[in-house]
Amino acid sequence: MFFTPNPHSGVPIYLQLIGQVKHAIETGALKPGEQLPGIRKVAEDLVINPNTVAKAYRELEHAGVIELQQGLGAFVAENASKRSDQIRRAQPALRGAIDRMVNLGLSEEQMRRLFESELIRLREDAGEV
Amino acid sequence: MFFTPNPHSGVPIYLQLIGQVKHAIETGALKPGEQLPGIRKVAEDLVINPNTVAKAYRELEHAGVIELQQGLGAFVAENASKRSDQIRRAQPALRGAIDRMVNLGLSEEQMRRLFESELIRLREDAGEV
Amino acid sequence: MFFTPNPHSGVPIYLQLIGQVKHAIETGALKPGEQLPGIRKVAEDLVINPNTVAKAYRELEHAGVIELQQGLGAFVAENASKRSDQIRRAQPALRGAIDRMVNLGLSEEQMRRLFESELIRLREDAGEV
Amino acid sequence: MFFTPNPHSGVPIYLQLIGQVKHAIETGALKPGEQLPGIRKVAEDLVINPNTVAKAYRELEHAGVIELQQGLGAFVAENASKRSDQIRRAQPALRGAIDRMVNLGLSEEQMRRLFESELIRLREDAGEV
DNA sequence: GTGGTCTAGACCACG
DNA sequence: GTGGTCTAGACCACC
Repeated sequence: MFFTPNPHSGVPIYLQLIGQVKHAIETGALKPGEQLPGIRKVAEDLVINPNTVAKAYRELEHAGVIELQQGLGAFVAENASKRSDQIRRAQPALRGAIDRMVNLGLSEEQMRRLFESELIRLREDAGEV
Repeated sequence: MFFTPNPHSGVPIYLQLIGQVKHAIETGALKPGEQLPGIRKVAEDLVINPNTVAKAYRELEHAGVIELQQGLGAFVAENASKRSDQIRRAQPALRGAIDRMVNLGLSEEQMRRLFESELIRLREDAGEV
Repeated sequence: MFFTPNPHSGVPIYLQLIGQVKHAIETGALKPGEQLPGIRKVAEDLVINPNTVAKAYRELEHAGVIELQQGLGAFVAENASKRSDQIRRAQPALRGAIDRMVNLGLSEEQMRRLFESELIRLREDAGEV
Repeated sequence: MFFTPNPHSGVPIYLQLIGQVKHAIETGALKPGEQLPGIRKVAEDLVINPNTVAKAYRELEHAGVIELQQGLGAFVAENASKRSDQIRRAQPALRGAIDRMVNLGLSEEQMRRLFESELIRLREDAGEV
């Protein structure tokens, strides 16, 4: 399956879907021109309301990331490719850190909190320079 | 300052405050019995509404993390949490990964998306076992 | 109408609403799975602020008594409560006592004070055993 | 001891104290001219703030129920005697009903909810006449 | 339509 | 001073 939103993260589902599509494109998992799964199919698979999926697709179209073609489906925009090899190069480091956290027994929530606190530190460091 | 919610992250502010208090306790930055800053003070510092802070505090209380005492203030519960040295031990690894991502030029959004996608992979790996 | 809070009793309105929902469930007037009236409807009927109703519903949810579902409404939790036939069996006796007090000309306040003083005696009797 | 406020009933403590003094006078347990326990003593016994007791006494004085005499203490007002034999006559009936509820295993909370719901029914019956 | 979040601001209860 | 309750009203998320 393609999408895996987390209903307990506090982030609205449609925003999670948007993030996941963007991420898939950034990493090359989705290529320009490629077709996205249909709204109804996604909604059924995830047991959520089709409107929620539709809203995510609409915003993605509005952001120029995908193109919605009446009756045909949704496709990754040709010029959407902010695909970044940097991200794929960064992945191993992050995966290593996550493995470390998992081995230390941290819960997903704790990992997320630690991650966010480090991002905050980043912002503060940047601000102080 | 103590709290640093991000109003644009899509996560409700009060949930961010909750996460930050929990994280502060988990890392030992806040110790059992210690007093939290008053509702009005936090609200002023962050330029948000006192009700929003109050909501976070109230949910923390009902989660057993803090204790609210009329006329006295908010205090970290004595049995609040298994403050986790694991988290502090995990911190360097995560910080290293974030440094790597920053050096590769990733935006905060991209880092967050990558992080979430790795958490999803975790869940899937766990589910498949 | 469903709810009848008394704004002059000194007890916060939202606590009165909570008590009335619990009581309705305990007596079987509200059954598991049944939908509660919407927040706005209750607020309009009682001429109180929707936030006050929302607060009552939210606390009922976190007490496991009802379930709030985004976009759908509020429902009595399936495992909400041991609906208690005992309560219905107790009702006639209490009603008789209240009739007696009314006939003797007691005010509602006096009845409430007498009732509370008897509960105190109960607690003391229990404590002394 | 004289006062037994219940901190979990939702009713402010000072209101409970007021109610208990009034009730004691109504039933003759406190007679006109009789001295009430001192503010500090009550506060110590109940482990509450003296201000809370002082507030209760102040409101009772304002209501003409007691008289505060500087340096001497608080005394039941001579003309306070709304003492009502009706209340004492009503007591057995109520006590019987409460015994019945206790025997049926009702909790104090459930009894209070049932009592309040019957009072509501009273109000409604009166209104409809 | 539902509930959820947030704001602005008044007033109360309690220490 | 602290937290607690309530109001009025805007806007968002989801079905």
